[in-house]
Amino acid sequence: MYKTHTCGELRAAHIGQTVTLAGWAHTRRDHGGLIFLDLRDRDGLTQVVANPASAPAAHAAASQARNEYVLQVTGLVRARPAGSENPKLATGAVELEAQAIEILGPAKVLPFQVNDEMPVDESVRLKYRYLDLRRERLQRNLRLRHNVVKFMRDYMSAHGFLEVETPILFKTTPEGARDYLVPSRVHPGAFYALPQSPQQLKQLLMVAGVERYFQIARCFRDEDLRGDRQPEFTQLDLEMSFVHRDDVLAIVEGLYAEMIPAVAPHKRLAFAPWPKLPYREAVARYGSDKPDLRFGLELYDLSQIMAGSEFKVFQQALGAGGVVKCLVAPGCAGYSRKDVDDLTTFAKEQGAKGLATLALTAGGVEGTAKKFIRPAEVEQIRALTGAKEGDLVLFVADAAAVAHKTLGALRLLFRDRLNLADPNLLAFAWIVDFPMFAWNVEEKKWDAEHHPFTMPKQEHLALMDSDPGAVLADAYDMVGNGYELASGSIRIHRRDIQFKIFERLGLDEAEIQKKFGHMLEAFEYGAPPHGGMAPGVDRLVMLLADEPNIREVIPFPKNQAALDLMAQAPSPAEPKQLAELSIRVVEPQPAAK
RNA sequence: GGACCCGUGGUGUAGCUGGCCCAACACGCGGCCCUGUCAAGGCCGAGACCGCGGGUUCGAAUCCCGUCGGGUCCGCCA
Repeated sequence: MYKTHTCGELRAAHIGQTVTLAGWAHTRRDHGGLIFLDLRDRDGLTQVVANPASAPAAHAAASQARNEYVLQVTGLVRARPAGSENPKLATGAVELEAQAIEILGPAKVLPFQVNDEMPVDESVRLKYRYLDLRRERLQRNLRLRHNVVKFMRDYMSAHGFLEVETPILFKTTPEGARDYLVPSRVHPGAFYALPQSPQQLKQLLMVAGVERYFQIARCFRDEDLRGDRQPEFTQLDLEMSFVHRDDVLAIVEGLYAEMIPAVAPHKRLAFAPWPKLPYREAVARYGSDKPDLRFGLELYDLSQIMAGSEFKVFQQALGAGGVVKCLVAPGCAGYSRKDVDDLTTFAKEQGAKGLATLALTAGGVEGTAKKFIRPAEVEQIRALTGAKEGDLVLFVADAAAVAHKTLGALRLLFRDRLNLADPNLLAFAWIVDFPMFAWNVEEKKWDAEHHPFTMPKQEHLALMDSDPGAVLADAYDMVGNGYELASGSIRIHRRDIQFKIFERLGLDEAEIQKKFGHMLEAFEYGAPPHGGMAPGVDRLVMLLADEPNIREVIPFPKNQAALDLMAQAPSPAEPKQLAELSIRVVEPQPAAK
């Protein structure tokens, strides 16, 4: 070993010992005579003193050293002179009087400072990710992530789950996200797919009698990136046999209830037990299937009150089978024309045709809807929503889905603008009773809302043919602070039901056999009832670390264009590689102007 | 595929309603001085022609167009 102790370890008790430390020169203070070096390793900082009188060679090396040089220092641990202790350092009572300093690795001038937390352009951080990772912020996030994953492993093991690895090279799935494909050299023209999740494999592990499985599983989806989405991400994938929905939820709820205090003690859980919100209720009240429940600001349905409205915009929406809904922005009655215009622009970006407003002021009502809403209606709105003087009521009249999406987005906008959500609160909840199917307008067919292996609610099985849109599934999401943090379901374990679902999704028998024959066949050999879920690791760590995006908790993330700016991946393949894979690249045609 | 925002020395910013900017400040970097600092200090110095290309103008970092790079969001994400 190059070191006898870590840089975070030395205390008064070590005084008098000769030790060797190794690490990075965090900062250097050259007094002309004495040179102070703060030596950093993963565990902390230790002050090294080089004295030209007592150790000229060590002092000479310290003179050469610059920030981020890798050094090995041997010396005597001694108490700092009285009054010069540093209470900000864990090792601040002592210092290392250098007897020998060896430069193990010199460093060029850095593209950005490692020893401070100044913000740096993210593309520079990503290019030099190995330097960024040295900094406090990402070190802390790496450690937190380790603690989270370690806790998950321990908890799952303690609850009888077996960690099982599943293949990364597997089979493409016809539905869902775009697959990453891996060409087969041995079978020209054939491709593996990287798993979007180990869904089928974990179900087959249930058929295999594993009963309780988990895996810290990497998942791959070739879709566009967002602040909370990377093309590869990590889930705590789990599956259980002989369980009902609430058995699965209890395991996961228990995990978080125990883990949060252990790994992120500054966070408080808003609910115990967690509420279970039906999907429809979540969407109706919060305009989202992943509501942020740290604050109220609910949506209200004014369709009844406005049924006889003379406001044409409302009439049209209601006449077309839509809704009139509203949100009350507290204390925003003083918004200027421009403020309201900006909100309207925002609403239109979300898909709404427009936004009507009503400001409740001391002098009466103001706003774009003023002329069209009768005093009696205003009173009814106040009674329903609790809106009071000084508030701004925002109306969206549209198809229900559009109204919910728009008001849901406005709700989050006001959350941020008015600081309505406590950052140290974790409002975890379950969203349950998702629809089984969603109508695909473009392709004029039913898609699986969750995935095709989800068990419809027993009492809805009969509706599969007559009214697919009404079929609810035994599917559930875990949400927290506006993020979807986990998703799962009770699965189909009967061949007949599974086959029927595939048919309902528009697959013919030949396709079903080709794509899912292995699943159907497995269910014919004694498949236990089973279900599971998959909590996302990245988003959770992001929340616990108070980070604004997922890249901060992934050591080597890709940027928005799915590029690795450090390694410059992806990159073109060599002709020889392509030839081996029987692949020819067709350059994309430049788009015609 | 679309909308919006950003792009000034190594880093972070200022300047950006055009001329006082051959660009300022802080950190970093180099040299000298300094034996108790820990955001060490003092003095001196180097470093950007303002992402790139074109245009408007007597004159552009500052206005316009295009392009490249980065970000946020919509679509997409069973």
